Amino acid sequence: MHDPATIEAGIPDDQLLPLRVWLALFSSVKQIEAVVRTNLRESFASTLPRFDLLSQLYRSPGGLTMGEISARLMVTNGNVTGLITRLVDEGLVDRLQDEDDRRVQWVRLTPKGNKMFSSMAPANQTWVTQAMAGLSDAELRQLQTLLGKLKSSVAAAPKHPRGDEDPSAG
Amino acid sequence: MHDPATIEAGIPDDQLLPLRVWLALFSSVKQIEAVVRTNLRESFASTLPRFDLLSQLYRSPGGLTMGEISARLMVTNGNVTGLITRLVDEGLVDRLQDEDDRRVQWVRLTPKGNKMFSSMAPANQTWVTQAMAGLSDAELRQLQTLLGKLKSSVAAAPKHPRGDEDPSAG
DNA sequence: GCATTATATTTTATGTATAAACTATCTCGC
DNA sequence: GCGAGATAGTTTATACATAAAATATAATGC
Repeated sequence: MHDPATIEAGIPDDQLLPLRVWLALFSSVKQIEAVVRTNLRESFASTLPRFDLLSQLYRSPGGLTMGEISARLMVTNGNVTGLITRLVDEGLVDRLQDEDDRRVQWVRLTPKGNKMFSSMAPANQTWVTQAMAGLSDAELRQLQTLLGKLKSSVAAAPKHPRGDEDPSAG
Repeated sequence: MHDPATIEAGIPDDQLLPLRVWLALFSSVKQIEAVVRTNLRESFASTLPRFDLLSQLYRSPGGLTMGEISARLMVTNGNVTGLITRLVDEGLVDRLQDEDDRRVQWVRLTPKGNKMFSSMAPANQTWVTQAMAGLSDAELRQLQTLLGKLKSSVAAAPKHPRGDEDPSAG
């Protein structure tokens, strides 16, 4: 039961639950990501970041600014610049300047990009559904509820907590 | 309630639960990752992949082979080569050849690496615990159970499912 | 023994990601 | 108007990640 990587690091066993849940979360996501990534590559010669980006644009027919994309994908601005550049090269999206604010870039799906996402989305849904087929609807809803609470919890947590305190003391 | 990115892609609303759970999982992990990454950088001038690698080595005092590290971190061999090279440069790990099989590289923590991980582990545990402070122990255990089921489910799913079928038909 | 095959790791080319510095533009207060 | 700061995005340097090809060694079958 005791985890050698934490015993010697001085972490009592009864404090390990959040850490264990975090590791389980992390590996679940990596596992599913691997499935989706492999399938996206084999079926569409595409990638997960590209798919996520197309997905965001798909649900925003009016387009999105670079900053809004960055916020929604939870990645840096510079990352979005690179992703968009590649997608523009592939003809899946186009960019246009804002009329009023010349700092702002609007990004939209091209018809080709729209068609591309429309064919990817059902496939992606199938892969994810099959990966989660071992969970009942009730379990999925339970998971959804818990993840909702987790999201609030993380948002409420201090951004730069001191890492040298005993978490059991709080 | 209806999600425009799926309605138009022809996905009925009652089939969206797994997809929604997947998105919630994905964003939860990214959220927590961001916290941990920021803190690792600010407190230890380090990164999450380095920390995960040190953690694996810490709990294997006899060392690990490159392949075993790759399997445990769920990343490619080539990725591990690069990570280890950087950690060797920093003096946190060392490599040695297997006596019997000259293809095999054994990797172990140096005393410096051991000390480094020992100081990082409690801090990491604090950050994660604080991020999850909004969930009760009962909820964390519930989450742990569900993630265990999810892991089995993903492992049991076909690796290369056809993505062009209606998942409601299965 | 020797060719074949399998295994362990590295290399190569490319894509994705960050943080920090930088450029350009806008807004606000005066 | 104008200067100070804020905001949007890009660039730079570097790290992390993949897939595929290459290298080196080991194990197997004959």
